Amino acid sequence: MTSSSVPPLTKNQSLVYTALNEADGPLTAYTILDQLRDEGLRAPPQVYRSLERLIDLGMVHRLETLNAFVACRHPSCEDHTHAVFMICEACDQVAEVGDKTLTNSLNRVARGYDFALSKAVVELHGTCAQCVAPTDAREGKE
Amino acid sequence: MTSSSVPPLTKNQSLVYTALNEADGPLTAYTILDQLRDEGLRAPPQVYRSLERLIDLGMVHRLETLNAFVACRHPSCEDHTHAVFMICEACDQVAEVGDKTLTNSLNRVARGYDFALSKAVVELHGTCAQCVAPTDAREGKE
DNA sequence: CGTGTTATGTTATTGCATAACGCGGCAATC
DNA sequence: GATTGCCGCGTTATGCAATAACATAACACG
Repeated sequence: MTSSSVPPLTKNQSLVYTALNEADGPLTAYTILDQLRDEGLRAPPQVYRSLERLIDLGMVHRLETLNAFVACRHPSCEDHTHAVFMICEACDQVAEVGDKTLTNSLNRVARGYDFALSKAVVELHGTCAQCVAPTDAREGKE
Repeated sequence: MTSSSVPPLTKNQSLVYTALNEADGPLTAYTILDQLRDEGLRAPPQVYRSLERLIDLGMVHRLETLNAFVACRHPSCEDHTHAVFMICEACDQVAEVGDKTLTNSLNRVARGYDFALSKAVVELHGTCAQCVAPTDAREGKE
């Protein structure tokens, strides 16, 4: 697990990425700032600049519906502009998934309207499996 | 089924809805506020409260990636929690579409992870047909 | 060195959204 | 008719999100 595939990150970028990578959920820019104040970060631009770079590198995703950020954990995140997220509103966990059929559907819809798709934001809100069935056999499906 | 026409809206709600409906694209809450200052609106909560109600009624959608709002123009907008938007970054026009296959894909993905989907945010960014292939360049574009 | 470039630090501001308080109309009840 | 409770409304103030603008440091390279 060396940083073989990781491009050279600056100190701030490393700090921000580590914070996101070690978090168990999405973090807002200001939360990151607070966490890294001891490390020397003191103002929003330092965080936002690092985030911008990390997003460019495909190492971090921005969650539009949360105004928050997560480290990319997609097994084979080949297309960072078409990531799909499932966001549990009970535990705040975020899962990133890639689905070929879904991507195809998106592309097909866009093409049907002669729309040149450059980026797809897909964020699914709901309740994750663990939070739906926490050792409880209740059939609360809706 | 499709409710005949507009449910009883309060004055502020009507003002906000009219502003959105007559706009040729999405508006931010503060833009709406500015436009309606002459009509008596003076503070953000008045706009946000109206927007909240209009969204509940399914008459308005919030565009998460723009922090903006549009009147619902979906021909048969039966499911306001699964609307799909195509957002042209050249002309700022927004098209709302409903696609059965896409919706099915979303539901299938969610189910595959035992994820109880409550709301899907799908916002496609790119360039619309008119902006990709400008048939006539007489419009004072940009 | 001097210069260009890149990363950084800092202050201030803009933009987006909501908390919190209080008022006034209005229907239901007494 | 007065009392009460709800609801929409108006207002102030605040908090969070993001960026503009400017100044500095660190470094590569001729």
